[in-house]
Amino acid sequence: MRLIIARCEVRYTGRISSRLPMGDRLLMIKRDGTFLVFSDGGGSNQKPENWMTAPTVIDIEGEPPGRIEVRKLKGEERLEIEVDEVLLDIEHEMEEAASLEKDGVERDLQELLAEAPQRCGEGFRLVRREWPTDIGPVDLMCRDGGEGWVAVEIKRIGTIDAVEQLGRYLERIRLDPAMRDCRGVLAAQQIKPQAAVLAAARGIACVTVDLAVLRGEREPELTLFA
Amino acid sequence: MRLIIARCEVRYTGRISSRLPMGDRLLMIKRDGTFLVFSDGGGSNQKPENWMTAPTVIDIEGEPPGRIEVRKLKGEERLEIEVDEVLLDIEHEMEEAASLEKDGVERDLQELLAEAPQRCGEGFRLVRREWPTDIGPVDLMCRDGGEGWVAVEIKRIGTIDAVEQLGRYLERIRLDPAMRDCRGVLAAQQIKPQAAVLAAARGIACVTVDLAVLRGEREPELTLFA
DNA sequence: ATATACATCTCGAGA
DNA sequence: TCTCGAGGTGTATAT
Repeated sequence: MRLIIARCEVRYTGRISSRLPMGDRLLMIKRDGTFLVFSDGGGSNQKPENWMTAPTVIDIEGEPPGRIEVRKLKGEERLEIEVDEVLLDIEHEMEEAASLEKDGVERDLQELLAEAPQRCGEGFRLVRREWPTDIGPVDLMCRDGGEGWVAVEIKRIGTIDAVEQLGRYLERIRLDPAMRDCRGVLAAQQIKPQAAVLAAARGIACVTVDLAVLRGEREPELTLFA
Repeated sequence: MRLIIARCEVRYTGRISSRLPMGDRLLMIKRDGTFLVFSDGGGSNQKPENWMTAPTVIDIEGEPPGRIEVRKLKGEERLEIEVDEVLLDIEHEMEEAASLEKDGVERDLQELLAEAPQRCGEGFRLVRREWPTDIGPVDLMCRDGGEGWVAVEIKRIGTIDAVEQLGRYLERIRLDPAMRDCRGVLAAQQIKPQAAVLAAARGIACVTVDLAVLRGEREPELTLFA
């Protein structure tokens, strides 16, 4: 990885156009050709001001660098960097390292609810995970206490988009006469108020679930109707 | 800005839990307290493996650092870094720099189309930008060549979500008896094929627009029906 | 290559 | 503070 701190100006053309005025920036060049430009403050914090993901062609003119051009290998995107002064320029060999292990993402929720579908509704039994429709898979397809079908959409956070997504699935599922009365349930760790309103209007039920409870690490609390 | 390259292990708890196994990483600490952890390759390229945005409390134990703890000032989020070996540790004073200037974002499209609503449809006249509905503003509200109303949704890229969004607006707008026949137009620089299909099914028209043409920098080409 | 959906999305505007 | 929508979203997965 090469790290350059320089007084420079950056121009990007491609999906949009942009100019980053002359100023101190950190340029990060990764082994695979990924190129990132950071400020210390200014506009964004966590995001680079400019970037180009690999695969790229990086052209560094001069020593110390006076001009840097980064082009996407395929496509019309381009970064042009005019360097006024190089304040630091180091290259450090970093070993390939193991990648990030996550826990608690939507996938984990889906696996836990597939094991305990009754958390989505009284008497629910799982028919199948990733039930296919022609516009994508429904997270869980269940039967309710009786013979009724229920499509369950699982999210970490339940938003308006999640309600719309489930709505689109239900539209398709109900085209099958046998599933004309299929119900919809949105299960999430947190349901946004506007999503709850839209869900109610669409006749979709909302259920909040808790990761720790699903894992049996904590007792389910009485549902609070706030 | 402080840059540390170290062999370390990172644990995050908060919105999810994660572990980044022991390996070489770049730690970036910004003036405002933003904290970023990068790998050189491995999993993600452009995104940090771990991060915490300001405001934070950063606790660096030992010299050279042996353990680093980053907590969000408000909230339950925490990064814990076990440092095995510090390979580089530099601090560089970077001046506050001007922020990024963008051109060609959705806002620019909206301004240009507000000036030239006829680009959205024959004879269109602008009634108002950001026409309010109870679920958010419609980009442009126009009259067509006659007395008909037209709601225009503007996007850089027209996706299925854009069609759904305009559909929701139209649903609300048409509740007003005076606007019961309001039409919908999706105007974008590029319309995804699936979005065009859904738009057709919803009775929403699609128009592709060109930034350079809107600015008069280029002649409009004959519409191609590909 | 395209489409689809998730993300510790981030970030900014507005109420 | 919260909510909503845009983003050069990035990223992974399936087709």
